[in-house]
Amino acid sequence: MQESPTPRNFIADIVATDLESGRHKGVVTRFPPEPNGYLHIGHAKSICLNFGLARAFGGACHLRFDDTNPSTEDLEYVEAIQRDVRWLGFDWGPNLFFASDYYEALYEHALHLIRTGFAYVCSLSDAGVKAGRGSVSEPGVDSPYRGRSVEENLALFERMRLGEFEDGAHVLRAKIDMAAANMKLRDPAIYRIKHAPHYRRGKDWCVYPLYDFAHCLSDAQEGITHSICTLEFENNRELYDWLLARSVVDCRPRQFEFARLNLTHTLLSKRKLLELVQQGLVRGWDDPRMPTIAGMRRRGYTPEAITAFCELIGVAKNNSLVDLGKLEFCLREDLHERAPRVSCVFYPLRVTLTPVPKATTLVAARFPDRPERGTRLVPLSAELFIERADFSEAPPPGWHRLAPGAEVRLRHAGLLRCETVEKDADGTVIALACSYHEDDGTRKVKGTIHWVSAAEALDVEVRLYDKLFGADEPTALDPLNSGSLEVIQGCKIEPSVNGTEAGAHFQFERHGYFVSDPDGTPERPIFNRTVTLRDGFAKVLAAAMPGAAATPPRVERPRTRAAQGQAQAELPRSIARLTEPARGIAEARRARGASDAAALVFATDEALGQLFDGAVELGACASITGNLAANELRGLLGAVGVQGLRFGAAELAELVGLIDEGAVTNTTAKDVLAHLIAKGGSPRGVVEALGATKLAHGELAAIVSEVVATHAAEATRYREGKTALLAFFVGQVMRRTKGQANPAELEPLLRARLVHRIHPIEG
RNA sequence: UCCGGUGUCGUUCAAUGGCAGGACGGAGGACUUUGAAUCCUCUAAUCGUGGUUCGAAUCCACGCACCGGAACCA
Repeated sequence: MQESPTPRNFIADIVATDLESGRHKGVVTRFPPEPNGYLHIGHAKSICLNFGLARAFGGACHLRFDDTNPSTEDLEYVEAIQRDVRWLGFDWGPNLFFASDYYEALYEHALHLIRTGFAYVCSLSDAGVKAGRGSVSEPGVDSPYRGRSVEENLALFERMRLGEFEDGAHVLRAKIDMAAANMKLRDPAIYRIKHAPHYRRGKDWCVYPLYDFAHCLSDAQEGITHSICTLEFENNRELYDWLLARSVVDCRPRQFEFARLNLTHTLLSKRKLLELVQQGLVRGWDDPRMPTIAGMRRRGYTPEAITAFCELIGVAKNNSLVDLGKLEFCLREDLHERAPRVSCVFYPLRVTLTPVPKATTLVAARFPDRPERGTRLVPLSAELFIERADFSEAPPPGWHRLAPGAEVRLRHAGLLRCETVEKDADGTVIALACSYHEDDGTRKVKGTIHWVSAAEALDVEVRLYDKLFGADEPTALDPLNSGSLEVIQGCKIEPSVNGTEAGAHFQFERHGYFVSDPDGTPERPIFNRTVTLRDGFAKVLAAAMPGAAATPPRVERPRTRAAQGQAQAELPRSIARLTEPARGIAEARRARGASDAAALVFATDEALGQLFDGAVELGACASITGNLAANELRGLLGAVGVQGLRFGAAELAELVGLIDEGAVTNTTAKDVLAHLIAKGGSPRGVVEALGATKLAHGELAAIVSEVVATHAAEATRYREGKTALLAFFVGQVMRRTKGQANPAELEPLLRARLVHRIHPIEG
């Protein structure tokens, strides 16, 4: 197994930054499944991310069961999930946790929230709560129970726990804001009454915490540093932070979201997969057609293939739909190294050889391109089976296989020519009589076919699997692919596989990768097709014969990034569109000398506008000030906001003055701005401290020469015509001079220096 | 409609103001006792419009498209 490299994705970057800055001493992540179903390939992505991060940064990843809903959870799932995570190659060590072990502590946290006035018992019905929540565009209304006293809430919550009420009679709600734009903050329920036995806690409890409440506190309890979840929880983050801020906890985990996996032709929803199982549409959670880890394992996937896939697809916040072909690529890549080759004929056609081959046993490599990895014995005789599909009486153009009078190579054996074709009364080919020659290496034969010796061949069952859904993006409503399972009895396989235990991988040459299924026995194995080999001939065939589309035409999904954006507003028009007072303000600042774009910004950001006004009144050039404030300053501001600024109009005016008189470059000005925001001070002072006045011409020329000399290869490519590299050189010089080079001087200088070399001194 | 998020080759992920790059796919070729594998070559993208800047995928503005959010599920 290869060493896992440090993952490169935006979350790994955050972790690395947090470690460097000392924000955290170590990383602790967690994989938090709810034990209400089996893990699938989408979970594998999350497992690889969480455990991979811990592994890469020398931290820990906890396995925590988020079991807060007794009515859907089960021990069977707990066991299956542990089995699957372990099989994928990850180890949680001693860090196995259950939210259900935290019920007591969680209850205390709830009491604390009530005592501090941040939670109340609401006695509205389910429907009543819903009605009061409002809608995405309308605020909700306060529950009539929102004003209950702490004492009353405490007493009621205690009685809830004691089991004095029916399910749904009361619910504990966080007291936040019924008008919040984020609906997750409209007094969410955090505890509900549920008279249901829990698979681990039995009848200990009849109130259970809800996800948002239990999750953040469980994270804090375990000292999680980075709580990584999928995009649909983005709106929950505010609630996550709200709850932790009001609870007594030792640490403050932060939540980060990434895009969950979507795979073409694959259903990745635990709920819908459960339906397939319950309706008997598949054989179970581990049906080899299922995208569950258990199903994939039985199908013949390897942990290495799955983790390589997760590495390949990366981690981002982009909603994406990954082509199933990528998974298959990783699978084939791994199996190519792992699966010894054997010969298996699915639909046998009898062939008799004359003369009878002299050799009765051949020695064939298990891995033909890696002979050192061993051999197997293959019997040879005058009676063989070959694949029916490898013979054609009327071969299409480009056919390399057997046909009347044609010659092919028998894999590992000699050459074969079809002499006569034997048919039954219906005209079906039932046998072939062929002449046999040892291979003297003089003849070039295009095709090679696989075969087995008839007498020694084993009869086996082979199960061919295909996609469960034909649709690119299936929903549960889509019909199952009727050809997703094909069972072939009476396949003929070489005897070397006798004694194979379940779970052994093979490549059936020219067919694909197969794995022995637990339904079989060592004496009578059953094989599942894991994945076919890439089939170049199928493409040739499809191209040659238009009607026979081997691959169905790809359905284009509606392009998300489709560029039909028009109706763009020109700036003056945007100003015109503003409300009357705002337009007046914008116009006034435009009149004062701000550009259209800047004026528009100042119309919506009054604080920034006033900063602009102040600087201009102090005599700063209006256009420079406007652009600097609206474009550069605004970008640097971030969460600080104009109010939080450590400098005012005077400093801005001073900086603009420096630009205006040519003392500093624009790049430097931006650096100064960043400096002022972070530390305050005066522009002149910062410029001095940075030593950032514009470079003298002589100095610049020297640096240009140096840069060109140290990048000789790029200079050559530039002279050869890659003129885009001029930007590269400008960049190098700018970097070297920390942005103090005068751009107006730099470019001609650089151009001259670069060309100069091509015509070395003429005289 | 409100809030949050996302837009880069056909797909997926990079580029953290300085040469738009990798992988998968596709096309072509070499090699081949698996029409496999391997090797080589090619293909092809910054959602739109303005602005700032010597320089913009990246910063600013205005738009557009798509995804998520109104469970006593997670």
